[in-house]
Amino acid sequence: MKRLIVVDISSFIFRAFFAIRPMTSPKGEPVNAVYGVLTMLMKLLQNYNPTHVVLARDVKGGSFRNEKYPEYKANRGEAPEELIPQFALIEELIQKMEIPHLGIPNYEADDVIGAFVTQFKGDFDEILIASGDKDLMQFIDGPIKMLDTMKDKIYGRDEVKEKMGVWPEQMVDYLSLLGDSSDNIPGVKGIGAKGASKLLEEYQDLDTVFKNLDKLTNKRARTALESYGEDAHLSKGLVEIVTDLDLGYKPDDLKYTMEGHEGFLDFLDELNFKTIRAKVSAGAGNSVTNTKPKAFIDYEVIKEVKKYDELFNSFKDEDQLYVEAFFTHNDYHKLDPKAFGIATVQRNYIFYTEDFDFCQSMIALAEIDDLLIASTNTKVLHCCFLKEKVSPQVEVFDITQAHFVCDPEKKHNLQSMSLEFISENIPLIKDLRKENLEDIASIKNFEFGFAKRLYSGIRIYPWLQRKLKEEETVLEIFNKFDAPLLPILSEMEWNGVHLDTKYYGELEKEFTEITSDIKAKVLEISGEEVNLKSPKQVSKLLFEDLALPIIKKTKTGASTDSSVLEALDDMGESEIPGLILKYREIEKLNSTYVKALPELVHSDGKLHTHFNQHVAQTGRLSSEHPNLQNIPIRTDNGRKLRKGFEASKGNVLIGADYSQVELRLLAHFSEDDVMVNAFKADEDIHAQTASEIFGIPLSDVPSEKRSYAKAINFGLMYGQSSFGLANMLKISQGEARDYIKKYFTRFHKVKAYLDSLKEKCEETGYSETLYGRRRYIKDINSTNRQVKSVAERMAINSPIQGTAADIIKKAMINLDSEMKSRKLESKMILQVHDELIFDVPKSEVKEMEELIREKMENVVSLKVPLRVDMATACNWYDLK
DNA sequence: TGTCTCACG
DNA sequence: ACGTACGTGAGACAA
Repeated sequence: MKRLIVVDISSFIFRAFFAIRPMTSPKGEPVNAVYGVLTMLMKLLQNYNPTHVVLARDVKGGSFRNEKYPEYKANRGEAPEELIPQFALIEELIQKMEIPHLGIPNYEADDVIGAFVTQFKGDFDEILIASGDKDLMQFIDGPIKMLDTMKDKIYGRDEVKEKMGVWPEQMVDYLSLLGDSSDNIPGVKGIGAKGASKLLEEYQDLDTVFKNLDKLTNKRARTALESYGEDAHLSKGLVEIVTDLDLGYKPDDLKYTMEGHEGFLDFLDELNFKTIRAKVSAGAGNSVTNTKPKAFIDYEVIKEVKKYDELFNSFKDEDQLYVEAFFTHNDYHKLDPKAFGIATVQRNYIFYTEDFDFCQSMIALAEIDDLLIASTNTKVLHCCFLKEKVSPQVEVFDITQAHFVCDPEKKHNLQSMSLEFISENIPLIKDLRKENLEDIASIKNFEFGFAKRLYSGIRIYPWLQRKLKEEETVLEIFNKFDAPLLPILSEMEWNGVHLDTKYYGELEKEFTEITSDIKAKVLEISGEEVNLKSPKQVSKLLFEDLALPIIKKTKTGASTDSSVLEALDDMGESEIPGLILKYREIEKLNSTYVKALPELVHSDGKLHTHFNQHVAQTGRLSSEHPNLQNIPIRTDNGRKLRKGFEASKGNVLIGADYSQVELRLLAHFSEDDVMVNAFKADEDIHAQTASEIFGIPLSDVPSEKRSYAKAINFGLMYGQSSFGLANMLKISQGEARDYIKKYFTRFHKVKAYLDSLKEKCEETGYSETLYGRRRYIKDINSTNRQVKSVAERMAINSPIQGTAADIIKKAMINLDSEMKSRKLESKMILQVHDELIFDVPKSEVKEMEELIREKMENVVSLKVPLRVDMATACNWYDLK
């Protein structure tokens, strides 16, 4: 990320002089403006982390504008007496800080700024103009934005239009009409801000306004323009900014960091700026580029109780902190980090848990009033609160989640965010885990790396808060969906789910016996020792030794996946493909689930998964360590694994799943009458589809035709081709093409809707859900046909899958809040995309069943009803 | 580490 | 002529 800030230093000087109370240096000179300019610059460097900086200034002796119009800025008096000696000091300050700066005789700071931003536009990801001058708004476009340092507000095109009523490119004409009393620019007498923006709204620019004078309905404006038209043109000449100046700088000449300016600290001492000096030596200011890592980041390891108490007391004066726990494993539910860190903007603190308790410390922070705690994983904080059974009303901010909602496609670890926002390269947690904390030298490496993370964390947080606010819908997704769901997910993870490990032990025996039998049989038939888990060896056995036909290829060779094995098995040439299929099925169940899951059971007899909300590009949850969203159900052998997932003692499980949400959403979005009515009438949608496509009465649809229709219904939501459908249904491509054609004739609005999704994405570059969750699809306008089709399928699928994800998230939030306010003992324990599972005391079953249905079905009102199927049982297997 | 395979919605 | 259904996580192999 290359970010240039162009500072209108002249305006900084005047603003600083009037804003800061008088103060004098040890020598007795007035220095309030110097102090003010310095703090403003430091704040700018710190808060906006530019990689490049340049100061633009006016040069004594006026500008070409005075020759054009002698009254220009004539209403400005002399600079105040107290300010005059400070110009030289500020000049010296800039020299000592070694900030690139430029003033050009006969031109003003505005011209220099205009020249920099227009000439360097293509060289930076972002250019911020730090100035209060409205005139400079004319340059706002794309990467160029304006920064009002007083209000900490950044203006892009939309903000300009909102504030001024005109677009940036109309700014010059606008000011020419309006005039500017502070610069003594006349403008057109009789036309004010409202009038000027109204005229430009209608006629775009000044020339067109004058060409259409006779059409103006507003008499007063017309007379004003007729009598003072000349003034408008004169004003335009003054307002227009010269951009073709010879700057004598190349973009990278403007690289800047606060570090390593020899005379700077001495200069601060001369003026007796003690607090600033302390900040500067603690490493305040902007950071360096990632090519040159920061030499030293200050941190402190807290060991003494007294220090700890003092520090936590001092945190009461902070507005925000960044916290991070350092675990050597994935199971943060155990809440046993080796160390944790807390950062303020000034300093980074590291604590070892052999000295201080992690959860107690977090709770101490959470009890501070008006404090915001930022972290890359706030679920850890929520777990602390759950462990200690406290529910503090602290505000927590999940940096990772915020970054995700802004652009799901990016990487969301602290390292990437740090590079993106403050150009600081920092280690990943994974890297820190490599350091051996028993070894003194490695400990220093760990601490230094950890401190870097803390340093970045506290600085990244304000960037994300700003970025979130750039798009209203993005902010809303964060505030209404993802952020409130995080504590709920923590609680689900914390609650966990019981696993019967004894039963899994028995299954393992049973399965292992089956696989070794198959292995023996293959050996007997083929006469060779083959590792059936190795695709390469299986491939050799099948296609070389047995000389069976190659049906499908992978990047590296012949495919041996299940569809291939099934085809080979159907040929009846050899028993082996069938045996491998069976082997694969059982081996998969055994290794991925039966053997693995009991290893992950905690001492409470439960599995505690981790639900992620920042992984799936569509906004769905994902589950890992272990993944409890892919527990087998499709085969009888697999389904048996669900018997091990049990309700707590004396409780039952309630499972509730949305029936056909995605198809219902398709009906809602497309407003296709046939489909909408089918759902309204609560008909079997696949049978209804079959009846429509094949032209047979609903009651006569054979099961084969129904399953065809089902495949089409699903396939089209992913943008499946006739080839894919043919493959799926084992029919000819021609037949498949025919079905799809019939489908779209019958459901023509569906076709129109799917096309509109593509078009919208092509225009905007993103697809979005019902609630405005965005997914940027960068390849949507690719010229490579293949790449483009992949992007198009994403553009079709994401709004549907994503809206379904948003809906169940909202339902979970609503359910949780109602369960809490009713003080129910029941617990939500799992979410599997369209299904929720609860652990419920028998006494609450009836109430919960009603509540779940009510909250899930009424979470949103669509053109079709949402329906929930529900079941109650003692284990997950029986929940059917 | 990348690839293949396969479990789920 | 080309490839061909979206979104995940995990285990095993091979280099």
